[in-house]
Amino acid sequence: MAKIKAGKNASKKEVIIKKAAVLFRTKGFNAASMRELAEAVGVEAPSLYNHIGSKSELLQAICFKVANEFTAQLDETENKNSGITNKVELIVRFHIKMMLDEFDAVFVANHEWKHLQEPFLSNFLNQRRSYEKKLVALIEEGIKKRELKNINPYVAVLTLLSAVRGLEFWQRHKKNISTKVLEDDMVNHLLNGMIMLRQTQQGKKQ
Amino acid sequence: MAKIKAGKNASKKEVIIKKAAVLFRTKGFNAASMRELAEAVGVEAPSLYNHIGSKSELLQAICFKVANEFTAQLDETENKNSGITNKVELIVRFHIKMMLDEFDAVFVANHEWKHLQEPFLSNFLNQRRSYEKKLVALIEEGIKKRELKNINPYVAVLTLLSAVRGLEFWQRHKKNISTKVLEDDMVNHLLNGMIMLRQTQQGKKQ
DNA sequence: CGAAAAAACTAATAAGCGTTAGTTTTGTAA
DNA sequence: TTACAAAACTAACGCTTATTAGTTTTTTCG
Repeated sequence: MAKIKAGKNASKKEVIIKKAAVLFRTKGFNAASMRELAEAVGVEAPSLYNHIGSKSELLQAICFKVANEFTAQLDETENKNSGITNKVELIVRFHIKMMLDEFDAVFVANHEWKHLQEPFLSNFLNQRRSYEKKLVALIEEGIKKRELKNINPYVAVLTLLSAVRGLEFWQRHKKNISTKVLEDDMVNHLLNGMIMLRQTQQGKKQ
Repeated sequence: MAKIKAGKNASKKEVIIKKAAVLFRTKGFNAASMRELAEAVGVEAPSLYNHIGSKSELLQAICFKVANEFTAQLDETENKNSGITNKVELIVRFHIKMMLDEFDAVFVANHEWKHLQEPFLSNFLNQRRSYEKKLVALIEEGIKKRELKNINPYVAVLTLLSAVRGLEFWQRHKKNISTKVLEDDMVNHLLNGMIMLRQTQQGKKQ
């Protein structure tokens, strides 16, 4: 007992979850079979069950890891002592970073959550709703303080979140543009559309 | 022979496709079964095959109908005799309109296309790539003519398309805000972020 | 009405799925 | 080396899937 797992510093379970994220992203949760996953891991399908409980459990692990990271970052940002514009920028940049760094997992959380089983499905949706509400409140505060234009805060949040989510299409153009250009251009495009006046923040990378 | 189909002016096949779009959107292509679809249509599963060729064919019909509508509108707009800013606005407004009017089909085309079989999969992706290229060219022309800011045109297109696509989340807030407010706020948010100077176009609805 | 076509039905097929059972191999530690 | 646990294997189960075959009902039209 007290056995040290797998060659590197990742347990076998973590390896399986990572491979599952790639597979679920490329083929979709339902179309991805445990036999395929097993092949990617380098093992026969039933052997997976020595490390995991079920296929569903894999989806849960992926979705909630992502959800928790976003929630934690938002809470942290909310408690920062800075202007609303700056907070919104930090949040947008974090979304972009997550999209680029943990692409598979974020993609799966965005697209395959509907295949979660209860009660995980409800938990996930509640968590997401709560996230959006906090973001709307932030925009509302910005409008009240005259930092942001008098736009509908729901529409603003919808626009922001959707635009960064769209980075999933980024892979195709990856070679042509640097990550920094992408991030700055997108942040500026989105924030210029909503703030009252904007000094460029190009040089001050997070 | 020469038989007039189904009670209304929609053929039974069209009814099946419409119900399929709803089902594919809510459950995903793979998770949606022909038995469920049959129940929604009010018939036993094998009876569907008197009207359609296969489940795949349904997905094809949905995806290409949407793709063709977008392509047609873009071609029409390109040939208009007006400024780039105006053209971009027309395109954005068309995307919003499609999202609101043909929600199920657009959603399926956006999310379930990967389950198309070859050669339809390649056709679909080529068509989408071509659409994006035309849009990039339009933005580039706008930059050249000093109508638009000197942003990266790929990023701009990515941001625009992703933001309007995000309207799929709109259903949740539908009751709170009118479609007109949504459309104008989003158009202004997105265009204000990219144009050089902008007179408000609030009153001039398409 | 009577004939022909359209569209429904029941029954069944083959294939693929996630998962379990039972067994064998591998790795660790005394 | 021996003993035990972890993790691999093979085989198989029960279930669901899209689809086909064959038959019966419904609808259409001269």
